Amino acid sequence: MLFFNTDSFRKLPTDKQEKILQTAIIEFAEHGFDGANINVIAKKAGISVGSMYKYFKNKHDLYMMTVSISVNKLSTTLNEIISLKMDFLSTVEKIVRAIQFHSRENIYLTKLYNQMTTENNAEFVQRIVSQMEGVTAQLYAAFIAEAQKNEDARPNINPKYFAFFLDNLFILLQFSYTCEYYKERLKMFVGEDVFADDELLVEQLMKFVKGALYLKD
Amino acid sequence: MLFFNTDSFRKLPTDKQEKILQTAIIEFAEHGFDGANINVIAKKAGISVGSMYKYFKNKHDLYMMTVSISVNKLSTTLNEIISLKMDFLSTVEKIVRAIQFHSRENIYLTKLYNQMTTENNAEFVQRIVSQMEGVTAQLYAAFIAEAQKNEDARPNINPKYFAFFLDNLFILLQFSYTCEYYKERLKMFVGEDVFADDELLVEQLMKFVKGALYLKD
DNA sequence: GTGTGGTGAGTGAGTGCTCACTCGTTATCC
DNA sequence: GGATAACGAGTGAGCACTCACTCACCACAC
Repeated sequence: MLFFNTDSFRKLPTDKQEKILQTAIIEFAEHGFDGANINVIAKKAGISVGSMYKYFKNKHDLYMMTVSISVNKLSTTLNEIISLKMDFLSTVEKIVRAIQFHSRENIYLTKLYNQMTTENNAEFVQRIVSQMEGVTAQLYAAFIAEAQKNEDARPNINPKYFAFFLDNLFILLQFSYTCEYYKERLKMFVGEDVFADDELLVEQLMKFVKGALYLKD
Repeated sequence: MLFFNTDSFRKLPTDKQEKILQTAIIEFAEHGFDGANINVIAKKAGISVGSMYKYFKNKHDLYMMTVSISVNKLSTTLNEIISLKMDFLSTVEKIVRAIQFHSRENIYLTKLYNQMTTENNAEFVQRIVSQMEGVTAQLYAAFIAEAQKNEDARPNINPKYFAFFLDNLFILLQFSYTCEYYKERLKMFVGEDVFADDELLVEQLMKFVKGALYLKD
């Protein structure tokens, strides 16, 4: 974990820390960096503005902290699944289901993640990308290369590119379950009922992915 | 086209209109709605703040106008390709190439589009979604259903879902060529060279899509 | 052609509000 | 009682938006 906060924040009881961070995550997720209001966050978290600035150097540091938390949560969930070392298809299916579950449980983490993708600060972006995708990128590609060896995947495909396309599907699926715009878009594509039938989506996405990799049914 | 501007704006010479809009698009794309500064936009566009407020009711109306322009440009490009009525695979390939070209030509339109997806205003979002995806969603699905009839696509897939997955690939590809975060992520997945070898990406993505639909090579 | 008056697009200094951040004061703990 | 933590009114910079004013332009009278 990177340190954007101060000693005094780390000395706080955990529940107070979490209250502050959770409040900040919601505010930043809903309004973006510029739109969020520190005074409001402090009030909602039940602390004074003064304390806020004892705990964090400035608004941007608080923001970085929340983004880091959010990205950490997302990538941890993913890495847990991957470390189960199941076969590739089972892993993919597990990830899709995790996205469906996680999106409902942690709306704001995902919204914040989407907010963050609009950031133009190069250095910041780079740090977050490697935290988020550093592991998965390699793992997906390795998985696909492995499948090629076992002749479960077409030999003439580039694992790195296929890993990228696969992750694209995951990311947009996640947004489609959480962010207003993408939710509307999903409804427009397949109808209002999507959100009531998780199984159908899993089934269809699995077919799509299986086909893409040329795996036998 | 929806009207967010005033009569006096529409009476302006076209080049002046375009100067103002282009400047606004860049500012909003770079800084988001809250981060953008109307006074700066006016100065860069070479008009007074007073005039700005003669042309647009307020900041939000100017924003809506720019987003509308951007979405219009994107969807027009797409619809032009689709209306060529080529076979499905050729259409997909043409779209992928158009994304590669368009992303470089119109960085700010795409960045603005990404900004817009973080919007929480339900009514606004709905209007934009239908402007953007209203046509394509149906068309992709129809294309796939057609392919099923010709036995070029697997019979047991749901065209609507597959259309959705396909468009997901397109959207993220677009962002991956323009927005800082997604650009970094693409580099992380396949390496720095991607941006120098458009053909390789086209080739790999086509294989991915072909496989997904179960089309013969 | 010259003078007069009316028009409205364009201007930018000014206004008032919002909000990131500070600091003198007060509470709490040992 | 001294040290440390928490407080929140206060500050000032920034910015969305206004409004009193300018002036180029045209119409009409003589």
